Amino acid sequence: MSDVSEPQRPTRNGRKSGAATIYDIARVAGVNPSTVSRALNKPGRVSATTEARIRAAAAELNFQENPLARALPTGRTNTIAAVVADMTNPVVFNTVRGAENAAARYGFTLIVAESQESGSIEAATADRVAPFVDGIILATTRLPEEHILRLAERKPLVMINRAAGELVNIAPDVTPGIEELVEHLASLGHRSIAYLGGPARSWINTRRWQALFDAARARGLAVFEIGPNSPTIAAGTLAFERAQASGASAIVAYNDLLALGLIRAAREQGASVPGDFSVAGFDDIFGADFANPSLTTVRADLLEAGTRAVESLMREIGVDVIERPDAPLSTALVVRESTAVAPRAR
Amino acid sequence: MSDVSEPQRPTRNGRKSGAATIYDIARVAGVNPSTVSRALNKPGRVSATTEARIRAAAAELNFQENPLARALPTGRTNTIAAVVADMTNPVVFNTVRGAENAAARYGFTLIVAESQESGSIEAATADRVAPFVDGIILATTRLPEEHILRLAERKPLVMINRAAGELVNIAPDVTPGIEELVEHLASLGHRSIAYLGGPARSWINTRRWQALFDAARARGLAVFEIGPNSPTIAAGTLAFERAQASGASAIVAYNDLLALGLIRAAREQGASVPGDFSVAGFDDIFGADFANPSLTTVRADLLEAGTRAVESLMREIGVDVIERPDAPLSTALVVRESTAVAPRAR
DNA sequence: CTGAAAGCGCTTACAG
DNA sequence: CTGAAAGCGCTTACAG
Repeated sequence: MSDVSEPQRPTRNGRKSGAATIYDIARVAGVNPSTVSRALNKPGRVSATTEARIRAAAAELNFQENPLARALPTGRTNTIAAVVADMTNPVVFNTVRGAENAAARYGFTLIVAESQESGSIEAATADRVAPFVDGIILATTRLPEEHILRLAERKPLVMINRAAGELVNIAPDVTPGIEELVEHLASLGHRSIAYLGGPARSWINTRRWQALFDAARARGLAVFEIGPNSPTIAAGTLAFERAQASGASAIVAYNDLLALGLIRAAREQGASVPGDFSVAGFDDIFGADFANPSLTTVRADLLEAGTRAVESLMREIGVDVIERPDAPLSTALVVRESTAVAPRAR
Repeated sequence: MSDVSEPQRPTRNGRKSGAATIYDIARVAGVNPSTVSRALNKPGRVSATTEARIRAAAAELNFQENPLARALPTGRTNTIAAVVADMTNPVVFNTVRGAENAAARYGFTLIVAESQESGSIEAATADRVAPFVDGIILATTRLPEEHILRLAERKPLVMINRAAGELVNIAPDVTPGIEELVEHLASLGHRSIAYLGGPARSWINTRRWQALFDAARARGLAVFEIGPNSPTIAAGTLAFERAQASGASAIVAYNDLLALGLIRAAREQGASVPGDFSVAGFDDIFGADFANPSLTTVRADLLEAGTRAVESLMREIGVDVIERPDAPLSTALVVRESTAVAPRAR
């Protein structure tokens, strides 16, 4: 009778608990705690009958294993983090989506840590989540290279759209999409392209500008950069005058947000897109298709990028990765209303 | 000489480490590990001079405290989780933003765990992150009530836009925004409103329909529901025929996505919005302002909702909350192009 | 103010 | 196949 009404043992974790531990299971099943641990995690290392007894006890006690406690001796939490600067950025969340699904396939949980604001907060956030996870994905990060390298010393780390040292960088090849875009513009009669640049220190901005430059030169089109600009609608609005003053008949923006801002300002100023000039962006964000006019843009398979980031991390962590055909990660043009035949004269 | 070149000690956490522990600091500083712990975390409990010595040693060794190890005895990780069904949902990410900032203010890190797909995956995700955090925010969750209550037994939990049992539910009051909307439509001559309903089991859908119903009745307008529908653009497209067939001159959709889908289908079918009928949504999502036509919508202060969710959690966790004036969490109408004078006859 | 000890809930060599 | 012990890196009563 004395053992029956186990006193509500006060507890420290969280507020409520009395959560069962493997010791409770061991007592109920009449075995050693180490046997419980093995029964629950090492299939086949324990006799079928005791395993059954242990599982029964675990179920009865509604046992929930404590991954924090397990992480201490093993050094593994089966969790990975995506550290991002801006969750609302469609590039980011499609990537995260892909990463999430891939992580689940390997029995890992993906957690997302955002940190808008400044790079210093992003750094702090990364540092704070690092201890909890087995690996880190940095998606379009603004972190200084030095900090990234330091982080990578602590945990396996892969980046998306950003190069640093020898670290893995999953980056869709921008060239095919940009070639298509320039070809498209040239065929519409455009002879001069202005590139509305993104953030100065952005790795991907440099890649885009470089590829655009090369593609335009190869076709004998004039090309120049207007920038740097923040990657936002507001910045696009602000850049309108400079874009118009440039005399280019086609404006390629660093991303869709800038392009949308530009279009908004054009409409407010009474200019017509694509009547007066054509506009294109990058990323094919949510809204690009129902904008007015809808936006021509270069898009990448970000789900796949996220998936690959996880696979790369799994390899570093030491998890067996299901090998897949290694098609190049590419980009492609999506033609919509914002690009059209160049006006006769300007 | 023998102590100098500490061998690269192989380690288990993550892949690389040799990370210093408080024992290393203790050795270097010539004190007991418990003193190190106190020096680093309990200001004033250790003499200034030993504290200085300890901090110097910590710095020298580049000590990074291990929050996992700390969590075991304390039961606290200073981390909270936002479990969401869809990160791309603007309602969700604005809420998360608010929560994030608030959490930072209290020295907590917010992690986001998404789980698109089915409710069962969402449940699994919630269960997986629960052990790592001190509290959970469920934003517009699809989880069955039973599961939510079970989760709440394990950790402090607050919800946003969803009621379950006695749990805290942070939900902006939809009434003011809806009253404004109905007033607006009535003043434009609309006599009949169709509500394009959201998901059948959505708590917030019920709230919106109820408030719309009441507001319309109070003004003598006809009102009826068409639904249920998924809260997506695609579903809005599919609902167009039913909406048109209903003969209503104003369609209020459960959310902006549905409204945008409806508008898209209307355009494809050659119908005019707002010429043939007016359309309004809820949430004021990204894109609502540059859609074609731009969308009239009812919006709430979601940043504030996120902030309050965190404050509520902090109270439950036992953290002192900075009290603020407790203004009601409200909603308001944003008038744009998609609503206009009702057509004469239909 | 500081030390020595016990404990948080697990895992994993080491024996047998 | 299973048990007993040690250890993961911290914290916190308990003494002194």
